[in-house]
Amino acid sequence: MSTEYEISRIQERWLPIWDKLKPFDSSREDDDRPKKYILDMFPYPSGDLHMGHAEAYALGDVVARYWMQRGYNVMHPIGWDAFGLPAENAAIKRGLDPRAWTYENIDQQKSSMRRYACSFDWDRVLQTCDPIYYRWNQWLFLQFYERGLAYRKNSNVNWCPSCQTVLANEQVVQGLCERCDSQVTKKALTQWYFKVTDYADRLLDDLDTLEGAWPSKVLTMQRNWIGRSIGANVDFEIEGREQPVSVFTTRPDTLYGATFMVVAVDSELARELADAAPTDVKAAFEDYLDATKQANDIERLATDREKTGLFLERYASNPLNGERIPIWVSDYVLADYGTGAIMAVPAHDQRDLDFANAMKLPVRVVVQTDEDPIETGIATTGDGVLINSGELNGLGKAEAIEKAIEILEDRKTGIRSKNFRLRDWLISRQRYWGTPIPIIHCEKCGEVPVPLDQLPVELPDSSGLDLQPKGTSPLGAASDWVNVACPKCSGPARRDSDTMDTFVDSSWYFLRFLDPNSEEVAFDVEKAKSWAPVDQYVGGVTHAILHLLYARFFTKVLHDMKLIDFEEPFTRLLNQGMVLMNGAAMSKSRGNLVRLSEQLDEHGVDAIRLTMSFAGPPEDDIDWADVSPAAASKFLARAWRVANDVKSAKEVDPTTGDAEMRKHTHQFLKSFGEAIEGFKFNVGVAKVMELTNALRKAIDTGPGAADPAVREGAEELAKALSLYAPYAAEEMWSVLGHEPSVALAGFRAVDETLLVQSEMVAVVQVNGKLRDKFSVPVDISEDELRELALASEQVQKAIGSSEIKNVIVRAPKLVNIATG
RNA sequence: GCCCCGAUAGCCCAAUGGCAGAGGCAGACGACUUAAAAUCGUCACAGUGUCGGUUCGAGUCCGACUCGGGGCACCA
Repeated sequence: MSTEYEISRIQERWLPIWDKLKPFDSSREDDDRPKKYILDMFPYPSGDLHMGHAEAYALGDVVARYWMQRGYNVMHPIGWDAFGLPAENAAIKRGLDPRAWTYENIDQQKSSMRRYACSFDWDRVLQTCDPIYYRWNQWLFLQFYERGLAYRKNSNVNWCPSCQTVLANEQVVQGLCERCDSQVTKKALTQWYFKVTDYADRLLDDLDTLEGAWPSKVLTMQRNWIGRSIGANVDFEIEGREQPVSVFTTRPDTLYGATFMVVAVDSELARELADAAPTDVKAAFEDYLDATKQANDIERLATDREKTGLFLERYASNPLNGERIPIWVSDYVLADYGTGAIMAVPAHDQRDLDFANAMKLPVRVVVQTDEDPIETGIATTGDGVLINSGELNGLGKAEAIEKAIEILEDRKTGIRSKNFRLRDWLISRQRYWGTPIPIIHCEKCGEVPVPLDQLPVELPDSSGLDLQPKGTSPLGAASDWVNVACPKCSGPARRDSDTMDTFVDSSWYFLRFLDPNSEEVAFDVEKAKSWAPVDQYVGGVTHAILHLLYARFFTKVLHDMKLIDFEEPFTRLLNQGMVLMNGAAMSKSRGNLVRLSEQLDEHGVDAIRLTMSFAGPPEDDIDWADVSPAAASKFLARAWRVANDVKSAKEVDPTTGDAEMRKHTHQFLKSFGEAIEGFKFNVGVAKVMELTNALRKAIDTGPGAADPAVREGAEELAKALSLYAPYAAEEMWSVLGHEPSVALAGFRAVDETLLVQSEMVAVVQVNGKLRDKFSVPVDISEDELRELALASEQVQKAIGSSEIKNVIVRAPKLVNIATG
């Protein structure tokens, strides 16, 4: 046995042993330990693991290994989010096969994860690009289709000219493509959607059930994203048009202040209204529409942008007072929100006021407040008394809203309604490396779902296909693949050649882990009952909206399909921060990239994992310039030496050991558990260091290396350290005479009797300032403590000649004397 | 512009309303050593961003502000 702690030697020693023992196997049917499902967000296989992965997986592992030590049957699976553009782009750029590129990277990441000692259950691995996985994407798509939750429509969609594909709303950030930062433009296309908006209310309301269990930041972002507005749809009669135009408003109380109507310039309605307008107006409309289409979202969304618009020379009629108001078109009204038309109340809506001022339109105040928007130029939105509003006069804002809706509903010219900022999820992509959409288009029968027994619709080989993005799916050119007989009429038909957004893959993968290789079902309903939902989800905040919202949507649909009995997929969520270098995100171009592999070679896996955990609270960013893996390494050696110094036999009875040392150990066990369960992994490390220091002292200058309490402490130290530094912990466990694996050794139960103190230090304050302290029995009475405190010389000196006004006694800890 | 989070020692960070320090880095000193490294030990350093309030007592609660980070921002 070596007397030195050597990184490389111990790492090589344990991997094969773990392979043989499979300590993280969660598949045993007869396992009667309580179950816990701990999940790390699965990675995208673009190259090898980096520092960010190292942090995320270190923290996830602490949680997983903690519950194992607590005696739980922990399912801690891993897989790969393996479809997606980078594989395809690598293929285009370097002439590689996207499939081969993906699997190569997966192999590399897998071996890095094993070396990194992740406690994954390697028998549950999945890859979303495997037909055995994505056939269930297709199956789910067809289930959604059957329920009307998957549909095709033509609309103006986000288009990334660089990726040459459509994007979901969620993938457009500040008008730029989330992936490549190109300016996103609009394009009219027929695309597949999932009807997320059907679930908008539940997606919003159920966030309340996650309060306290998810970071509030994420909850806020989701609430913002869904953006529910309550109000009314109000019908305005239009001169020269059969049908009235309905507008959505959250302020039906201000209906009397509506001095004009605005229609989104790029809406169907605007086109129709303009067509029947005078010719010169019509020509101006075309010019304005063209200009709008050229403006990108960045310009359009700029809040300080000047309002533009055009009067159509047509008129609408206010349903409450019959007033004739002009109809304008503008680009500040969105075609795809509400009905694409608004009633403009300039006095009480800033956008409308800006427009009215720009176009010299009238402003009428109907809610009286201290400020006059006509004078200030600032629209008032607060509460006030209704004026100029007929039957609403004299009411407050809230009553007026109710009354207005009542009147509208009575007259059948309006209805209570709500609107969401959330749009349906656009899922089709004109790219190769994704799940084929299982629909066949037949000239006679239209959209025909691929029969379930013909799933999966496998992706054809990429050889011979031109993957270069050109706005249509490369699959369309795979003639052998795309041309099929219609399942209904057997006539000539074509497969849908689009592939699914990869967020479809990740929306339900946590369920697939229950049964990753099943050919019969997407996941087993009974296994879902016993394992799901995920007890603890760990991942970056970058997925705060996209992935988490979609996964929540899928969960609710699957619940309604009666496949699962819960409505939220992730019971608890932990967002780890990012790893930075010198205050900035690492990148090659910045020249501040820290290579994980180099760090691991230099310091070893244990030291890097420990550094990641100890750097600070998990949700904070780690600046690699601020941390010291060398120090972590030094500490591990110190801990190892403590274990190596233990002289007692492993059979000794710890209760015969030194009481002080035992107290240290059991206090440690208690506070360590509290730290981990509160996600304070850095505090957990500090506790481990504290225990190590106590053991060092006990061995050197206390009861000595042969004391049974020292063995007890060293054993618990090894178990606790196994969360952070699995190799060193295994080595310690072995040197203490035990068989592997320490990962499953299980913490000793806390002996509460050891934590009871007979004496403790009481402090005495005078006016909140510390003046004296002395040791007292823990069960000292308030009166006794008060007397002791008042008898103190220090205290008397501090009181001096002033009068004692109040004495607060918190036995046995504290006395505070307030003087006048 | 609105909302959220943070600010504690030279640095990273702890502290159920009750002694500002758990732990670490960097630093000083000592032991061991021919010496150094490693190791072991000892020590020093802040009154908690600013102002005000509540309280017997505030890093902790409340209000305003400064700085830093994040989210939202023509969604009617």
